[in-house]
Amino acid sequence: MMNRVVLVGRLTKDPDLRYTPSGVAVATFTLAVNRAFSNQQGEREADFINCVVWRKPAENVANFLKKGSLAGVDGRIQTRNYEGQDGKRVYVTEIVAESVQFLEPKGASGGGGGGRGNDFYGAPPMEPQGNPFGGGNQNQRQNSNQGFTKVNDDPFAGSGQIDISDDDLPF
Amino acid sequence: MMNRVVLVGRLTKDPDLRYTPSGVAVATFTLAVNRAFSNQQGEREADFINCVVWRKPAENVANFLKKGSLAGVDGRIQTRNYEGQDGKRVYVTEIVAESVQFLEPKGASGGGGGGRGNDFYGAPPMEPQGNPFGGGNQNQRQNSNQGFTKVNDDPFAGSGQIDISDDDLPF
Amino acid sequence: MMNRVVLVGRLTKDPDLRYTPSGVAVATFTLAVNRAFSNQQGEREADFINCVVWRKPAENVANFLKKGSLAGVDGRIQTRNYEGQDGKRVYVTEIVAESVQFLEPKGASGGGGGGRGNDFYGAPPMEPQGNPFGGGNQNQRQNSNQGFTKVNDDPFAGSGQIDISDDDLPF
Amino acid sequence: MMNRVVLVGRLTKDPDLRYTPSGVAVATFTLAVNRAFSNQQGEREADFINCVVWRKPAENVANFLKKGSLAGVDGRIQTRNYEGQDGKRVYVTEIVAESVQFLEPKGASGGGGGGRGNDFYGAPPMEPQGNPFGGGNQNQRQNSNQGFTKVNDDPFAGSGQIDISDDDLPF
DNA sequence: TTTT
DNA sequence: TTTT
Repeated sequence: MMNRVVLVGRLTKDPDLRYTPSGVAVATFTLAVNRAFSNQQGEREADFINCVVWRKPAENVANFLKKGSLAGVDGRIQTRNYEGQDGKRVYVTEIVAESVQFLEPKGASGGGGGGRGNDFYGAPPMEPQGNPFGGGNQNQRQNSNQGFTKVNDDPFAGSGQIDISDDDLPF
Repeated sequence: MMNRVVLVGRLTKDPDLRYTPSGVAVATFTLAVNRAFSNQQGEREADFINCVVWRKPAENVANFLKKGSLAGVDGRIQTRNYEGQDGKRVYVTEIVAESVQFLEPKGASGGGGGGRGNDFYGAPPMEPQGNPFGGGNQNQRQNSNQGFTKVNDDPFAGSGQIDISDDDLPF
Repeated sequence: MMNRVVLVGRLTKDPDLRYTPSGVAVATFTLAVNRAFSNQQGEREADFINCVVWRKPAENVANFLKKGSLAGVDGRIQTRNYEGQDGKRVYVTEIVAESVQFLEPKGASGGGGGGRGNDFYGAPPMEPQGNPFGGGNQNQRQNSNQGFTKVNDDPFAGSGQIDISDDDLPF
Repeated sequence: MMNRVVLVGRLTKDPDLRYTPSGVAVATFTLAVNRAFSNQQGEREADFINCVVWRKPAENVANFLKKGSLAGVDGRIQTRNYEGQDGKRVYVTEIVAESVQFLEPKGASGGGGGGRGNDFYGAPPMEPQGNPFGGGNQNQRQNSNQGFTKVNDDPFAGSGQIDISDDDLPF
């Protein structure tokens, strides 16, 4: 069995960084990858591909990438499913990034970076399974996790996650 | 922009071969790709990845692969969306296979095969856009989706498509 | 059988564009791809990977890339061998690029570019076999081709190739 | 920087398993990957691609693969160079396999296998650098390269390496 | 809606 | 719900 994906595209929005209750960082973002060919109307369409990255590289993504950033992803396709609000099963296909490469020229993205290497490695082969994009109750599991806090919105995210109801979370 | 996917896995069902009104073959199938690692319960899960292939390789897929066949796919990720029955937009992520490789040992799959080469090349960079998996009204278009005829079910599929208006189809 | 390579790196020199006697463009270049990890001395080494690209994208490469350009390559590994000057067989491993992606920001590379798409597709599945990097007599073939003229050096390359000795050429 | 290779092909010979003086397993093998197209003579050629794999998966490769086995490789391209016998620099391009997938049907390869998973993960991002294929003096170092002991030939390989100075080895 |  |  083999499962390998390589993408280069641009972030459609700022990445979304959250933490699991056990403190594992997870970032999600969508890459717009322009197609190499034009459609019948002569336009070049794009594919919009959801990506997830875990742990340290998740934090790097949040720190160094933003809407419009050019980035490369090396990872694998993951499928999962969960029960939607309406009780129907929702099927999700997304990319688990094992490394994310920052392809903007130096200094382009404000943040910093420094040094000459700028790829972020990390998705371990056993990263936590979950639904970092939200949007439903994950799988069959009943659970009482407290889930994510968006670090960009709340610099103190690591601490206070108290006001999040168990049922709102995908873990 | 780069977009490359390589998969090796097993077909979850026999492939589904159809033809567009203009006579272009398109096959769809799902690959089960076992993960390289085990989950917390010690089980090895699989990803179930939808694939589409066009033209001659579509026919090869239909002829040489069946449920359980081991196959390799080299292609790209495609996203599209359409309006669901309930009027809600449905987002789809699938693999457009540019080549499909038959990895069963010789003679394993009944059909035939012969020779030593057995990879099926094909998805052109400008293959017809559409929703070969069905399941909704494609894109913004209003249509009544009589569309495809399954060649496996109907050996005469190539002929009787006369009552399908071009406007009914997602291409 | 599957054979897929995806690279992102920087050109170590200006690309080298030549034409076969039958007028087919072929460009060669070397990509420096920094490794994701450091060696025992704490340095990040690079791999220097030879690439070949044929036809129209070869000309695009010559026109839009130069020493230091950041580029992506999607292609396959090719091996070949030829008899060296000393009569010994020389083994070569290189990448045949099917598409080359220009990843510099707009305006960065002098040349121009224009438009919004900037990937160069091309290596046909049956590109001419040869030794575009030079360095030996190709394979078993006896031949009297006049071979390449470097377009960058000689804008009139298409015409006058008369002063190139047969024995200097890899075809 | 990105560097990703995926191959499926057949071993041209039994794999070669050795151990570094510090006891790290390293296996080398060559994959024959048939091309998807035919040459002008109508023959389908193959590319012969050298692969290296480290640690546990190296031992799995030695145990489960042999000449003719169908295998998949997911890894990266590595280039290195060393001084040849004649004092000339020799350039090497090879694949460092991060995972190797055994694609033969169960029972096909004698050995065993067992269980349902059969991919071998392993090449760490910082695997020892060296010249497991032999064939020269590695890098700038002067050495007399007694190096490796082939475990298949010598079941006691793990023990008798006492007379090899650390300076003689490419690690 | 999942393969061995 | 889309990027340059």
